[in-house]
Amino acid sequence: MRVTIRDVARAAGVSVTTVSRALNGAADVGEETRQRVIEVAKQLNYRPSHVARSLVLRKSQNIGLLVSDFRKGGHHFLYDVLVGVHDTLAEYGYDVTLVSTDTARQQLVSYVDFCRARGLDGVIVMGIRLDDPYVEEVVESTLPSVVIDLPLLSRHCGYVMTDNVNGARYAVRHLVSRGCKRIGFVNGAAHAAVSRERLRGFEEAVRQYVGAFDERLVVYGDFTLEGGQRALAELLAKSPDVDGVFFASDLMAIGGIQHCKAMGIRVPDDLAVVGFDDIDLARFVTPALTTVAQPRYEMGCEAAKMLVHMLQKGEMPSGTLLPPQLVVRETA
Amino acid sequence: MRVTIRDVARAAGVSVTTVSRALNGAADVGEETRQRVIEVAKQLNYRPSHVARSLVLRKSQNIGLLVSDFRKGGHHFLYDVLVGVHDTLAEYGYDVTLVSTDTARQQLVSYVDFCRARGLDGVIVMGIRLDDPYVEEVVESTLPSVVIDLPLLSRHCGYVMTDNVNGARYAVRHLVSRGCKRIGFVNGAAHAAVSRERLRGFEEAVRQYVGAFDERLVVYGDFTLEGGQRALAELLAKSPDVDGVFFASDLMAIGGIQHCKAMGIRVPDDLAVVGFDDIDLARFVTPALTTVAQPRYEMGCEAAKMLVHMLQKGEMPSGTLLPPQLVVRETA
DNA sequence: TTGCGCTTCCAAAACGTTTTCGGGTATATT
DNA sequence: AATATACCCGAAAACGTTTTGGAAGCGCAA
Repeated sequence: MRVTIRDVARAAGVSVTTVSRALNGAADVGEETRQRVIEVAKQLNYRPSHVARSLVLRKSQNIGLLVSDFRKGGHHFLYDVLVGVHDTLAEYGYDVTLVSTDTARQQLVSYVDFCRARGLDGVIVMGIRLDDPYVEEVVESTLPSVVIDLPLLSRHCGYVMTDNVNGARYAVRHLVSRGCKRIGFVNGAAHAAVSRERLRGFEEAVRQYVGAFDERLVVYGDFTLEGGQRALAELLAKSPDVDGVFFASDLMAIGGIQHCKAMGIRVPDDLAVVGFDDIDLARFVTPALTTVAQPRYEMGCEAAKMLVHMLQKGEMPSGTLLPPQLVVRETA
Repeated sequence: MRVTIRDVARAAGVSVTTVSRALNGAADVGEETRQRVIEVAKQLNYRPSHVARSLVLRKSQNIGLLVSDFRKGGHHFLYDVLVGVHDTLAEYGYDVTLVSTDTARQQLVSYVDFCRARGLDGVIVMGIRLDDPYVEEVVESTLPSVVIDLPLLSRHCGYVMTDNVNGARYAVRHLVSRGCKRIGFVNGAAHAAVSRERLRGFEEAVRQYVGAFDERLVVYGDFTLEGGQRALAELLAKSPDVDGVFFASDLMAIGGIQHCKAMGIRVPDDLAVVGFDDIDLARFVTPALTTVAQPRYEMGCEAAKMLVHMLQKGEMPSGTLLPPQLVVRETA
């Protein structure tokens, strides 16, 4: 059936030890025998079994991509990060297997056990929320991990996220430069770490660029389209004089714009809008959405790179912030 | 370190054989010892090593998700399918590991070898094109596989795709029912299997519902936004009297609509438009796009199910067509 | 001759499971 | 009393690798 190292050894007239050494570039094997072994291996189309190798080496060159909530929205985000993770992990010679918290939860098993059973060398966590019970596990376990979009740092757990506070600052600064005097903020969900940071950036920027910070100008929209509509309505009811709004997500921003259309408010003339994320939609919606873009693909790459460094060089995990970028279109 | 089956055996005062049997529900182990073993295993938080098990069982309960071109567009499509695959595979107790043709190609290794080296039990292929050299491998290899969106059928290879010809028929029928008399078709790429099928459906439906089929009414737009713009311009140049257009993708349809806006053509009054795919964008664009939706998630599920049936019950692979669905919005 | 250091190779153990085959008891059958 | 029949259980082999601890050969110095 399968051609094993034993077959190669027999065909080359050496021991399995020598075959292993020859193929793995070990020192103590004669040059001519090495060549012969390599030749024979190619001849037989020999592929070492990753499984067997994993068993003896006690590492699988396989890392898990733990996704907390596969189904729910966030398509773009998760996908791009996933691709980034895959690409750079592949570069380093690692495979990636999908793990969803749902299946782990369903089997009533801690996610660490789930990963250990599969011999995963490490795990990249994304889409997890601050109030998820798995968070504790992530930071406490000795399984090397890096979390995306949640600032968790411990002995074996690093994180990478966009620089949300600066992203929010860019948004506000841009609104101000466009002449906005009274700027509102439609935030996402209070429990989300990114929301807190964006709020901080918003507040700092407002203090810096316009002066007083009026906390009645921040409302919450739950990251959804409808939430954006509702939240903007609420904001305008409280403060009819706002002339610019920063939304913590593009989806909410689009909802807000829909609300504006319904109410006869002109964007950006009556109300300037800037979103967050730069989802595909942003360029297609009319008017095209000005937004601050997250480097989704790069986040995946960075997370993968950090994990590999932890694994291979024993580096300590760290927290990395990736710079967002303001994309100016038509709404502000 | 790791708690193995031996530890459990020792703690329970039985042999490893018995532990294995007890935990795997084999028949010949006394009920009391079984309970004792289970108790001890839970006590020690024992998790069988999937790696060791894979080695001896010669199957990994792990299937590969081969993505031909991760980066390029198709975000929504690939992501939804991926989630569907993952969900149902998880249900059946299989893990899924990501495989991109790029990495295989880069290592100058056939994708089958790539999968075999990793001990994958089967593979689900998506995003592959008809002219990809891997196609031959897929149909000829004995590695169980199912392909998405490409009608490849062989002893070990099945496929699942949407019923593109009926999808196209729905589109045409709807345009006709809206009163269109002269209907154009902006197809994708000539080499894509789906394009051929949609063309067939279009032609059949035109013959059935309007009468003569004029092949000058079909142009190609390469599935891109710009391609859609160009193609529609070309179509209108050749036949200014078309009053309805079916686009083989939403992206092209949106491009076409942009072209209409630029030319002062009213949609749907002057020109009715229906797209294909139902990407997220479709509902947000103005006017909202009428389109025929592909059951992306279900395609993933179906593919996974077929593969599992092949693996577990030795079923022969088959070709399944999933019904698309017309989503009527504002453009037609 | 002996001893020593190189180089090149190998036998065997180990990784953590499953499974085959057979051994031992107790109970039922002749 | 002998034998068959269940029923439990265990020793050992197997899966395909890597690695440890020598061993054999050889040249060279003492």
